[in-house]
Amino acid sequence: MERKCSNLPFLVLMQTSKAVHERIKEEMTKNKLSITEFSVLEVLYQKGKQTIQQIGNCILISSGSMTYVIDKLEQRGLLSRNACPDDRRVIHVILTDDGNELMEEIMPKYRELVDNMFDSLNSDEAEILVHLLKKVRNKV
Amino acid sequence: MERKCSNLPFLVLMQTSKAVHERIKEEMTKNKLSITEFSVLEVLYQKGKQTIQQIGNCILISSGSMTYVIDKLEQRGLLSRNACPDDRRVIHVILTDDGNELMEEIMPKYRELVDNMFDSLNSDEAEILVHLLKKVRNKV
DNA sequence: TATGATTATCTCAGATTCAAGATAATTTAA
DNA sequence: TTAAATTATCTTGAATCTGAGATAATCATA
Repeated sequence: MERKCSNLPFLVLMQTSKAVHERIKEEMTKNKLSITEFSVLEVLYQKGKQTIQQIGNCILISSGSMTYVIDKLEQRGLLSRNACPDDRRVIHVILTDDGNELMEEIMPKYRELVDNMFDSLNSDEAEILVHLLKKVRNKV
Repeated sequence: MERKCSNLPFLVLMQTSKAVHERIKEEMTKNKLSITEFSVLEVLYQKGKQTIQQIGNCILISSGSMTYVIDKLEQRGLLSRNACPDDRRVIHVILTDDGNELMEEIMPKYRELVDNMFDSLNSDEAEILVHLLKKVRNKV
């Protein structure tokens, strides 16, 4: 009765993504940021002004958590809330100069870290991996 | 200046694993279990009696969290703590009959769910996926 | 226009996590 | 034998997350 693992691709997928996640978490700890905080800053850095909800949709966390994390980052002066003149329910969020400066410093290191983790794959392999993962993702 | 995504394999890996994780979480909610709780029960179901630390090593959570989750499951009568006669620092944990019964019910559905999520891959593709993911995992 | 539905954000309580430290038992080695 | 190191578990406190519900604004439509 073989039962070491019922589904190897599943196991390895979860192990790998967890390892990658941990590695990034560790790196971000150096910048005194949680992954959630970094994700918010990254969205703002790459897309510019966003509403709270837009950010939440990008990084898939609840509205309660969004308020919390935006509060934290605002307290640290890395971003600012700005009322939207067209729709008073909406709050726009943008990076402050400090926030932008921090991201200018962090992003190259972050990109390098990510690239390093995947550079054991040549471009064909990377393409195949993406293809296979998308097949799985689309089925889930 | 293309910056939609600096590293596609990374992005798709994280999206896919997150989707899989969410799907399982959703399924386990039906059984009133968190993924952590399920993971503990799964280890016990598959391996039988384990120490708290052995379980923690399997599912990679801290000792503080282990105490918490074992407490919860013990309160619900799904597992029991048993002092180890040889080493009084150690506590063995085993499923109760109720816990075992629950797992007998859950596991087939769980295995089916996981298999379904991956059945868009044929066996060659599954093998390639595992190979490529392992390459990444080993580099991280 | 009035009203009911929807939307965006916030608040709050409860759950879960981790890290650090406490406790207690065991092992090691002088 | 005994002191020091190690190991296993638990306790505590801080941080973070979610979900439910509150608030307030806007939209849709009769």
